[in-house]
Parts: sequence; structure tokens; C-alpha cells
Amino acid sequence: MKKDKVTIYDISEKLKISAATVSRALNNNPKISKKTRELVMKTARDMNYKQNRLAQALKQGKTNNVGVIVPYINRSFFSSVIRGIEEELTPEGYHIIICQSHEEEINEKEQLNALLNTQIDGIFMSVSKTTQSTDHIQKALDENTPLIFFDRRLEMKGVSSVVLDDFKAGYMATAHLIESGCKKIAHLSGDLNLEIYRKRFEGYKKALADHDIQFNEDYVIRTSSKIESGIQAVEELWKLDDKPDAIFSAGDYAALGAIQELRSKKVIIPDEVCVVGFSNEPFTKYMELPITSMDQTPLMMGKIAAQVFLEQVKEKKSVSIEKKVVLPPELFIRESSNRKPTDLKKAL
Amino acid sequence: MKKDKVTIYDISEKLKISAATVSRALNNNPKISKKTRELVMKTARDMNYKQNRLAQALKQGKTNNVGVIVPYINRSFFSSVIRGIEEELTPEGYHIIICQSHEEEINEKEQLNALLNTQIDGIFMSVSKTTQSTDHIQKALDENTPLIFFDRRLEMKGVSSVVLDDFKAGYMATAHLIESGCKKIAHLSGDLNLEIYRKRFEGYKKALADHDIQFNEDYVIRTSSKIESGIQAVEELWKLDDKPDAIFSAGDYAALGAIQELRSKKVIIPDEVCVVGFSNEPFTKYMELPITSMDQTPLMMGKIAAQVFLEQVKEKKSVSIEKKVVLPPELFIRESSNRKPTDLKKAL
DNA sequence: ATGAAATTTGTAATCGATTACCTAATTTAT
DNA sequence: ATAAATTAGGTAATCGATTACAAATTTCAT
Repeated sequence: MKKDKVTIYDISEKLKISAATVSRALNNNPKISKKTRELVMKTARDMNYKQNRLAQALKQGKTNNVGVIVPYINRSFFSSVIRGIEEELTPEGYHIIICQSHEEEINEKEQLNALLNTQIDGIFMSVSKTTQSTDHIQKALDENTPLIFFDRRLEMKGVSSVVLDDFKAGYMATAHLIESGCKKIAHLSGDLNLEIYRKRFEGYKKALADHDIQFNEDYVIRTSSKIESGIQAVEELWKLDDKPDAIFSAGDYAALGAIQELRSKKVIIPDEVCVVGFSNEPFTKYMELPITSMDQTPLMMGKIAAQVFLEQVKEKKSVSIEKKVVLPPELFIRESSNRKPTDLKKAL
Repeated sequence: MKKDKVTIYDISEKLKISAATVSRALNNNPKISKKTRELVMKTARDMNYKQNRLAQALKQGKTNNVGVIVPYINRSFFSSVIRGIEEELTPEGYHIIICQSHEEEINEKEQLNALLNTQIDGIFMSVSKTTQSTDHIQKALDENTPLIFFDRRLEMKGVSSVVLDDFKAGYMATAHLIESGCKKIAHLSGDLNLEIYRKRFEGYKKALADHDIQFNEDYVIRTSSKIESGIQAVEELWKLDDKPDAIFSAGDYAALGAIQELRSKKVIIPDEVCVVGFSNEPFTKYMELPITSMDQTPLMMGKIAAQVFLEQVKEKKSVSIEKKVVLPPELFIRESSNRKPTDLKKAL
């Protein structure tokens, strides 16, 4: 039952022509007469010939494979970005190889090296929280492998990136809360090692300043992207004499935890406290009290990253191109911060 | 700045030894003296040599790449299975190539063919809802490429599969509802083209029969995995004279829709109606009224599928091995069906 | 009809690593 | 001391496709 793989040599032997002719015919090389080409094509089909893309890749130095490195593939955000990349690159004949860093720099390095060994044509990555050094990435660049950061980037020359406008996002979220009548806005920040969380924080501060609201250090709580972390944050905040009337969380899970804790404290949302999360995780819109959240347009981010890669490949110049695309965030306002006019009056 | 890629020939030239020796040294071949081996190793490191796995793959007929085809990668279930596969195969030196079928047979075929062209060492797939024919899969088998179904399978000789015990899952969910005091249990079934939904349905019927509850055709509504579909289903059911006192949905989204509609009808959950979903989507546990749901242990499913693949590769026999692993489902009982003793009494 | 131009096809090297088969050098046995 | 056995390393073919260059064939102009 096992069929041995058919090669161009099998075809050339059968037709008594050279393998070069077969190769050319299959690639629609104009040097081959129509008659021969059609004969080869037909024979190839009949013999169930499949091109060995490995051999081709070796010869041409191009595998048509790209690698993607993310902390975890089953996070809603990352899997959606990957989907975007896949949908943009599959029609161009590329395959997507995925790797996880598990938020560890050491894994990220290993995966990156392994990918380079397999001669991929490009790499997309969102750096891990623990990544400090840029050496491993520099190595990829030295080999002239296009590398594109998405969402979480590092400051490096010669690397393109596609990111959300996190500053603006932080600003928008905060401004939205202020416009809803909130004046004492707490911020649950993420890991400030990451640029994205720093920017969200800065946007928050700028929005406060622009609206003449005094920044209050006590209202900023460092959280991890976990529910428990949000619960603790609220416990912390509610020890204050002057309790906040709004919470802008840099992550949806912390926002959820905060809401759970607020509810157990009998705090009414959004009447007494408004809450805004970040990432637009699927669950935010399914809740009985849907949570206002900032969408990061992950699908779009993946598609744009793919396009940046394609441009880079097509220009083929050895000049390292550096392009930074900043996507606009989109705020989905839901019950957790959507005060009806009457509530608003009450709060004012 | 661009460094040309270093090959074993560069090393052999530098050390004035043959490329064969270099290759052997790098592969720890015992024919090479320790002295030479160490010299080669060191030189390779110094020259920043990277093995070209493409060339190796061509020679050995083994790429160390496997393909995964799923309907959509950003569905929680699929991305988690993929994560499981990744975590099991990465330590073994494999890379995972992902493809989406978008639930279309034609895409599934194309992706499968493309994967076969790239000479992957194995394929994992969850068939699309629309897949009818098995021709494309047979082609993979004919080429002796190990193929493993997970979750959604087709009845085919010579293909291993890793699936959930959907019959048991359907049975457990229904039995749980009966034990909670429900007697009029509706079932929101999925696409009965797929074996998984048929089995869940059968499990449901068997549980009813085992508890002497008459099966009622009116209580079965065909739904798609969408919220709206669950809403419609409840509208449908609530037109009946004899309304159900429980709903077992074969999908979490339909369950959510059902709950939303029940709530808008002022039906109290779980006191008046209990609801059980399926898949244990992340949102089910984050709701204010968390939804009881059946966990499909996707991570485990991925890991087991990977193990089945590894066994198959290691045995290397051309005899086609057919193994079927059936995983036990796990019911997470939450508020939506968790009646307190008092409620239970009320219901009885 | 004849040489030049255009068209079609073949030869052989190449991509980088592996490995069957051979040879040379060293060690062991008698 | 010499044959036999070990050990270390080299030579060259191979995986399958591509392609520069060469060669053969056909077409065309005069």
C-alpha cells in the first residue's frame, strides 16, 4: 500500500526527458514548449507527484515558514493575533510555526534559536515579561531574518513592530471615567517592566492632569493579571479614608476580581463605582454586568504584522527596515461604567 | 554586518579535516576521538555555527515538524489542545505548524495537502463540521504519514484518535440534573453531523431512560454554538405547555443564551430551572451566576494526542496502528445547577 | 539554400548534512 | 617481530529540486 514518493526524476525517466525539463515545466518556465509542459503536467498529476518543498527550500534558501513566539498560545489575545497572522500569510503560501515562551526569557531564547536553525523566513514575537537582554534577538537580525514585534516590544534598532497605542488607550479609559462623573479614579497597573503597562499608566496620568485632577499615588496598585490580584487591590484601596469612585484596570482579570470584591462589599456598580478593564476578553461581554473594556484589535494586529513582514520580504533590501505601526484602541463601553443619566446626577 | 551562514564545510576547511568528521563530531559519533570532537565543538561555537535543519531533514527524510489543523485557532478549546501538543512535543525537538479550516472541507483539504508537501512528520486534526469525504485523509495515510484525530474524528481504519467520552459526558450532565431534582430536562443539541454531538445526545437519552424518565422529543432543540441560538431555543421551549425544569446544552454559548433568555423571562436559576453547559469555556466560571459545565480537558487531550503520535513514530512499524483514547469528562458544578438543599426540597 | 537568430532541451553543479564503504594509523596478540 | 584487530578519519554518493551554461533543434531572412 505504501507508495514511494514520486520525484521529478521518476517523471523524467518515464518521459525520457531530463529532470531539468520536468522542473522547468512544472514551474511554468517559458523556455519549455507548451506541448512538453502539458505532457509533464499531466504525467505529474497521473503519477500523483508532490513537490518536495524541503529540497526546494534548501536550494532556494527560503522555507516559506515563519515562526511566532508568544508567552502562551491559549490566551485569547495571542491566539487571536496568531489567527490574524495565519489568515494573512496562508494565501501567500506561508506556514506558521508556533512556540511558547511561558513568560521565561530562557525559553524565548531557546525557541528563537531553534527557529533560526530550521531556517524560517521570519519571526513574529511578543516578548516575555521576564526578558531583559536583547542578545538573542540581535542574533536573528545579524542573520538577516526579518523579525517583527507585536504588542510587547523591546527598544531595538532595525526591528519593526506593531503595537497598540497604549498611552492613548490609558488616556481614553480614564477620560471616559471622568466623563462619567468619576473624580477619584484608581488604577490597577500591570507589570511595569513591560512598556505596554507603563504607557497605559502614563495615559492615565495625562488624562487626570488634562482634567485638573490631582494624581494620587495611593490610588495606584500594582497587580498581576489575575483575579485574586484584583480582589486584593480593592481590599487595599478600601482601607483608604478617601475611597475611589472608579477603577481603571490595565487587565480584565484584575478588573473582574475588583468587581467581585466590590460586590461582596455591597458596592453598587456603576452607581457608586465605575470599572473599566483592558483587553476585551470574551468574558467581559458575557457577564450579567458586562464590563467596559479596551479592545486591542488582536486580529487586526496579526494581519498588520503579517503585512509588515510581507513588505519587508518583498523589498528584499539588506537595509534593515524599521517600521512602527501603532493601532488605535477601541473602547467597548458596557454596564460596569455606563451610568444612566439619573445615576450620573446621583454621582455628581 | 551580514554574516554568511556557517556550514560544516567552513569548519572542515578551517580545521583542515573532512566535513564528514565535522558532522560526526557534532553528532557525538563514537568514531571520532575525544580530542577532535572537542576541537570541532569549540570551533563550531566560536564560528557561531548553526546546523541547517533543512539539509538534515532532506537527507533523513524527517523534518521534525508536525501539522495541526483545527477549525479556528482562537477558540479556547482548540488553542488549549494546541498548547498541550506544543508542550509535549517541543521537548522532543518538534515544531508545530498550525492551520485553520474555517469549518470548510475545501480548506481542510488544501491545508492538508500543503502540509504533506512540506514533508511534515505527522498531522493532528479536528475535522471541520462540513467534512464529508475521507479521501484527503486517506491520501495522508497512503503516504504513511501518521495522522491523529482529536475531539472531532471520522470513522476510518488505521487512524488513531483521542476523544472525550461524549456519551458519558452527556450521561453525567443529565444524571446530575436528575439528581438535583429535575425531571423535565431539555437538551440543546449541536450539529448532529458531528459524532461528538450525537454521543452527547445519546448519553442524555440513556440517562433519562436509566432514571425512568420518558424521553420527550419536544424537549430537544437543535442549536448552533451561538448565544442567539440558545435564546431562540428557550423561546421555543417556553411555548410548550409543559415547560422544562432544566436545560442541558451541548455548548456553553447556547447555554449562556438560554440563561439570558430565562432571566429576561424572570425565571429563577437554579431554583426554577437548572442549566448545564458544555466545554467549560473560561467565561462560565467568571459569571456572577457561574455556569455548570463539562470540561473536555483540552490540555490533556493535546498531550495525549502528542504521546500517541510519539509512540507511533517510535514503533516505526509500517503496520498502521490504530489507537483510540477516550478521555473521561469532568463536570464542574456551579451555581447554575447547584441547588441548595432548601431549593431542592422546593423543587421536589 | 545557408548562416544567423530564436527556441527548446540537456548536463552538471549546487544547496548542507549524513553515511556506507574504504584507508591509514595504532594497538594487541602470539 | 609480524599478522590481526581496533580506532580514527577520509571519499564520495545521496536526499530532491533548481539553474547557469552548453548543446541541439527549429525558424527565419536573404
